[in-house]
Amino acid sequence: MNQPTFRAPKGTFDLVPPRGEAVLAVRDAMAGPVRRAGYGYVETPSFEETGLFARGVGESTDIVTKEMYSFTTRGGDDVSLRPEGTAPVLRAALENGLHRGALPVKLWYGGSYYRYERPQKGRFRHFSQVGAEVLGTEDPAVDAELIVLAMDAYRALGLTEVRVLINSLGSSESRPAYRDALQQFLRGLDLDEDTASRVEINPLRVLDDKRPDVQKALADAPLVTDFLSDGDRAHHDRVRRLLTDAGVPYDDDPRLVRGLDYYTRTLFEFVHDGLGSQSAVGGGGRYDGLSELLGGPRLPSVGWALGAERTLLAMEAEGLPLPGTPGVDVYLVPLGDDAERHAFGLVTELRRAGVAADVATGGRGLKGAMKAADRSGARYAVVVGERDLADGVAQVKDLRSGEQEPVALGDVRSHLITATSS
RNA sequence: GUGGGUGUAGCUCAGUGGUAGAGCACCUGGUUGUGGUCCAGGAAGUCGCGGGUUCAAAUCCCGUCACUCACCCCA
Repeated sequence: MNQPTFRAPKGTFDLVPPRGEAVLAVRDAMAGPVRRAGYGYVETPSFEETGLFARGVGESTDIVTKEMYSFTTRGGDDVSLRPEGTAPVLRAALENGLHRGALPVKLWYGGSYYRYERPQKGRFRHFSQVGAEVLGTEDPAVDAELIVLAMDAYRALGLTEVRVLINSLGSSESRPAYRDALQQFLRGLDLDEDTASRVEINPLRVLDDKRPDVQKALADAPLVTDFLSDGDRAHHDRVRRLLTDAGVPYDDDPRLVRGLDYYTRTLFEFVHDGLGSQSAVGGGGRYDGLSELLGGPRLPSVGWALGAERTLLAMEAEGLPLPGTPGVDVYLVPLGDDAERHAFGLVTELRRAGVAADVATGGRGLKGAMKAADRSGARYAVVVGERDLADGVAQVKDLRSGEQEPVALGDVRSHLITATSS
């Protein structure tokens, strides 16, 4: 085997057909519901000032402490490839004054994200996601709306085994009391060094530990839900009520926390069991304080991000066919030099008329070209040989039935447009 | 960062010291102008890389790299 000199960097991957089209289709499907809901499209740079993430995502998070692709530019700026989308989108909204217009501002976006982690199934250093954010309202209806829209996207892809986990972390008023109670409880446990230090820095995230012994020790840990203020509880109940009204089932998970510091109140995660050890295909929550952290006005907001590749893995786990396979409807098979010229003109005409068409090239024999026609998935093969040209016709063959008929050269285009449009 | 597994043909893999294999895919022919089935043939591999043991290494030993799965954490 001749080994190529270069390979995709560790933890990255190439998307090649047919998976390339599949991921494209997944992203489209994930964007469909939010677009139909009137969300506007926003695009931000793939990298930002490192400080945006450090401050927005949280200095103590794993993402910021060890997972960012950070570098210094020639000009001396400290920048990082974006590890997530919410902070950049909020930054862009503030910078462009979107929050000065009508509220709420509803936005969606997509693109590549980067985290320097050890790769494993469903986890890469480069991945893509589609996100949506609703800025500038505390109304629990938008929390519920986002969850419903995400579930609609999964359903549109044929997924039936995506579950929603939901929790409330409480607002800035109710969270400190819980944090103290949890911290006190955790200090009483016998934990390894890393975890013990996490107890001091960000005790909520200890709840996220998946190690069985740790989970066992957490069995009697105090729950956020017991510390919610009346307002938080009302908000949370309203979100859950609206989900039920929309026919979206959910699982209450009082242990659900997420690794980003900016979340407040509503928190949710879309999980699937077909992804190996990873289970989240998407997730999000409310971040009422992030705008102020970034130097903006108070702008209570909520959003989510859905992972494209993980969603595709989930689809494969459910045995769903790859979406978005392209293929053509018509395949031209020219024989001889003159025929190749005619076929080139014809395939151009067909494509311009909106018919998906391809043509055999490289002067392969009839048999080989027919084989290529078969593999292309086309319904119709059009054989154009010297004899046909002399007769002023092309042979149009229905590859499904095997029937073939001569069609006058001048009529081939309209014949095929009609045939493929039915 | 830590631990396990795997590196042999384009793909999936068999091959435990003695001439490098299968299935699928690909190409050609059987059909001087017809695909999907079938038949025959063909092309394709420094057995990840380096070193060692041996008359002899894909196979045993050492090292190394890559991939992969898992932990922490997340899309």
